[in-house]
Amino acid sequence: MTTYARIADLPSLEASAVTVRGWVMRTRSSGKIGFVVLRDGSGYLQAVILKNEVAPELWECFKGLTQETAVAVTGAPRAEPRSPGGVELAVTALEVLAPSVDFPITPKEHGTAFLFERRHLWLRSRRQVAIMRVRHEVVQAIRDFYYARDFTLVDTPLLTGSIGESAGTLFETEYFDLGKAYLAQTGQLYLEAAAAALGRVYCFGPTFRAEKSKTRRHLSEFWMVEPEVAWNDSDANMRLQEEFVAYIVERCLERRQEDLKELERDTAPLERITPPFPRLSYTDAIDKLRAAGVNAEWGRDLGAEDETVLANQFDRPVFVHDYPVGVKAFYMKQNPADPRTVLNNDCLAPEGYGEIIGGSQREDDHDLLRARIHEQGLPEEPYGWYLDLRKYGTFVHSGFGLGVERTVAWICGIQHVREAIAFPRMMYRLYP
RNA sequence: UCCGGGGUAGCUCAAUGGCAGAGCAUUCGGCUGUUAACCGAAGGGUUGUGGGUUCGAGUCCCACCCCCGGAGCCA
Repeated sequence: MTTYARIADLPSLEASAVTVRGWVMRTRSSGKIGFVVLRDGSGYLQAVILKNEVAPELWECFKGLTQETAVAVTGAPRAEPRSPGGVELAVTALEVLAPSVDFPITPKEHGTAFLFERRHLWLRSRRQVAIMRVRHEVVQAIRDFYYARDFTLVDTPLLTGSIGESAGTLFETEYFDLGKAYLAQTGQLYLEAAAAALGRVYCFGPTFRAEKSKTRRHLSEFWMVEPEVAWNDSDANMRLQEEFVAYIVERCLERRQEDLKELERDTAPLERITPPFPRLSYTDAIDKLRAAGVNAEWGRDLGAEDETVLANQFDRPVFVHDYPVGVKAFYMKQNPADPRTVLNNDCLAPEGYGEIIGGSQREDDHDLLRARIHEQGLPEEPYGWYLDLRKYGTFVHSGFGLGVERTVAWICGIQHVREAIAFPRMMYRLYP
């Protein structure tokens, strides 16, 4: 009877002969000894074939193996320090389950365009597998964090009417007889409604921005987790953020060491990610930038380079809060202590990764909010239900959005968010 | 959208306006502990597309297409 095993389970198996099914990564041979490196999704395994100890057909079969051939190898697992992974299989039987001819992604270097055109195959590489595992951990950490704190997950719509952050960057589609629908840029406005029902809520899903962005930090479709909390002010909002970010990083350090090692991520900077995070008002940030020789003007939004200059002054994420009214969204609450500013914050990751969170206390005064909608030239009608929330027991509340791909890219130490999602959607890439 | 860089073998890249090249991959041969194995040999080209200058264009000029990096915007 055949005992099938996953590679990850081999070290704890007592069996004298097991069969592993997987794909050939590469083969090496030294005349009378052959090596096959296999992957099966659970791990990597070196199998050894000795020409003089197996049937000639088996040796011929080994010589015919090509990259990504699906195989079943049978043999005795044993500890072997010379083998990558520490375990080795001495092969007694080898079966080709499905051939693979001219696999395009070779062990040598490729350009990013070539690789992204073959993203469906590139995913099989060790590095991409490690990134996907870290992403998986980040996602699970997010869910566990909010579950443990009694937040309720509320799924917000992806198809929306004309509502969101700014009108110029929406993906548009026909919606029956009701005219245009738009792909959601955020679930926040809906979550504010849910917060009045459940207190602590969050949504987690894909969001869409039709911005013609071509940078390492932008995707057309990205995943965002957005908590919204009744009775939290801006200060409590930032405390939640620092706990949250520190938890995600800690979980990855705790459970994904192997993957971070595969990615050659120096984990020392991640070990330092513990609350509290430093806080800097926008006004102080402008002063700091000027002190650093940057030409910064109060009232203008911070650029990517400004953020990097600021973030580089700290060894953990930094909050920049209370931006000028003019550069921020209509729903952010005006700062009672300084009406020129709003009670918002960005969270900038260190090591040049920049903004991973944008959050704010929400404007809870009906008339002020309505005035802001008009100020920004937005039509009032689609926001009618949103204004309603300020008519029926309006309440102090705050929330934020964390970009999953940016967070994963930072934790993995990779240069571009497009590798932080299995099938990235970018301005110039819709396939595969 | 703007600024910059690029497009030559399956891949990554060379080539002063003058014979189209290398490494890897592939195929064949050799090798009993390989770690992106190594050694030897062979096959492999409409130089992104269309025009132009020139005795001669991968190289210079014009247009277009595509890719990469950055900016703005944002998570």
